[in-house]
Amino acid sequence: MPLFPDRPTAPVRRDGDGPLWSSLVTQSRPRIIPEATVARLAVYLRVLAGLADGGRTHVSSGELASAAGVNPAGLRKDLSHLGPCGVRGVGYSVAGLRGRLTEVLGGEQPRACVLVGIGRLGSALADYSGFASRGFEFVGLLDADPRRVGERVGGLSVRPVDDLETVVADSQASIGVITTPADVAQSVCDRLVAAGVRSILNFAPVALSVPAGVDVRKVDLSVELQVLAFLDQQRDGAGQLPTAAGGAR
Amino acid sequence: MPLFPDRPTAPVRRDGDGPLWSSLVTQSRPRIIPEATVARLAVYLRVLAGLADGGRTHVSSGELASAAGVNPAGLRKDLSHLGPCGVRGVGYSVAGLRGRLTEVLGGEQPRACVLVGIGRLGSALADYSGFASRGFEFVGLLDADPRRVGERVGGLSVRPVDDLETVVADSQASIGVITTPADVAQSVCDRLVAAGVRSILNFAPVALSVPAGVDVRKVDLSVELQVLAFLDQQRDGAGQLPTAAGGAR
DNA sequence: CCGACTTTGTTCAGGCGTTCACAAGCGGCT
DNA sequence: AGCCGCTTGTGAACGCCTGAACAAAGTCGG
Repeated sequence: MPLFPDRPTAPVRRDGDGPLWSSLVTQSRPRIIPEATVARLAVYLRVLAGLADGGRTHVSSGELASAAGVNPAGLRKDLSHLGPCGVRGVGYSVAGLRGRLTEVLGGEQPRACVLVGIGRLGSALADYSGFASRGFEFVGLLDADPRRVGERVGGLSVRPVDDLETVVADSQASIGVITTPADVAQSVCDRLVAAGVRSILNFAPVALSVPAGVDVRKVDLSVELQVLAFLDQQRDGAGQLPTAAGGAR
Repeated sequence: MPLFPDRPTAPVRRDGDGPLWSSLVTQSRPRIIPEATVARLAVYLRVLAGLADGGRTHVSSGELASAAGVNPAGLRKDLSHLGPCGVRGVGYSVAGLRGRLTEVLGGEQPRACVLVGIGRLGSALADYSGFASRGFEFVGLLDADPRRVGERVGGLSVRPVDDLETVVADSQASIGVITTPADVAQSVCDRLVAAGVRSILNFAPVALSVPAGVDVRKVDLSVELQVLAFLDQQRDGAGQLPTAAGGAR
């Protein structure tokens, strides 16, 4: 039972038992990948996609790190969790590393997602092309408001929230996205979990309670703005020297 | 120059020089508040607002922590950065703590925000009531698409992106929100910074480069989904015992 | 007025993540 | 074929953040 679930820090257990990499290059099984590293791997994957589109065949850790906004040494350490995937003196093969990351992150096969709460934010997510291109497919859009039911959003038509269990069962959806008002988020979450969903992305401003074995990630837009406001106030109240503060590259 | 800007970990310098709390209760100046703590303080503030609406006058750390989804000890530690604001044996005054948090987080006076990129996500943010109620006011909605200019979203009409400098200067906006496509995000960011914006919330899937003294927070929706996909795959590939994995409450 | 219970605030220890610095390995050039 | 330079991968140290236990303090009851 993590005590600060908002900012997950616990490392992640993976299967595999070998103290060393599997002798076969494919199907090697690292044992633990920190969750912070996983998030960055997803960023590297996107950068690599852009590089591949540009016709690049090789990248150095420095260049990749610069594009991703991280430290080169940190990038190499992140990649070391996947086993050796670069060539010393040369760099990383764009195609090779891209494939390896896709494999590790589970992007080989498309994952079915259901989205509950088709307000403006929900509509925006349903329509976001960045998901489909990364192997995520929305198979159900649900809303409690009868006026929204039947609307077509991003190629799907909105269904009543009562169909939740049916949709999840039929599509074998493994990821649920909650963009409902806060007061109904927990009940929606409970129904998703009961229906078999084990990964939930929550945009509602509440802390969801889920049983063990279910993962929740929370995106809280108000919190992001408020952190910025705090930093703002801090700057205003502190010394007026802009050179003293450290900033991102 | 933080090397892993995505998950900020560096503590935050505040002004003030006294080794102890200021003798006056008001205007006390803690010296350092970790950024992770600031993010949680915003969550506590929201929970307190709900409690106040419910008519509650006092809360214990345990109850507040439960509602926020964190450990009671951690919550008390977070609050200790603000100086003593509870009563031993009783708990925290809802109104008092709420006021203190509002003060520390800079919510006393409304902050002007400009939003660039009025697509579906931008429209959703412009219309989100959760911002206005927390002291954030959008004073400018900008888009490069002439067809969107003039649209009314959330009480404002969309203006051409060429007005960016004018809008920022007139409104003295301190926060900029970028919801543009990735390829123009950096140029929009540069213009915002040049116009005087020092805090940026970036939804575009790129690492923005900003000079020192400017803070950037990034929200990457694809990354969130991909982390969930990884956890999913991990569960599927690993042992089938759901009791073995630890889950959030 | 005194005692005991409740709850805060603080201190200590542990774990994780980040960072730096060095050795190992590979390609290209002479 | 041998040497040089470049890049990866790894090992160790540092620091922050998290988690739990203890003491201080205030209130309620007798």
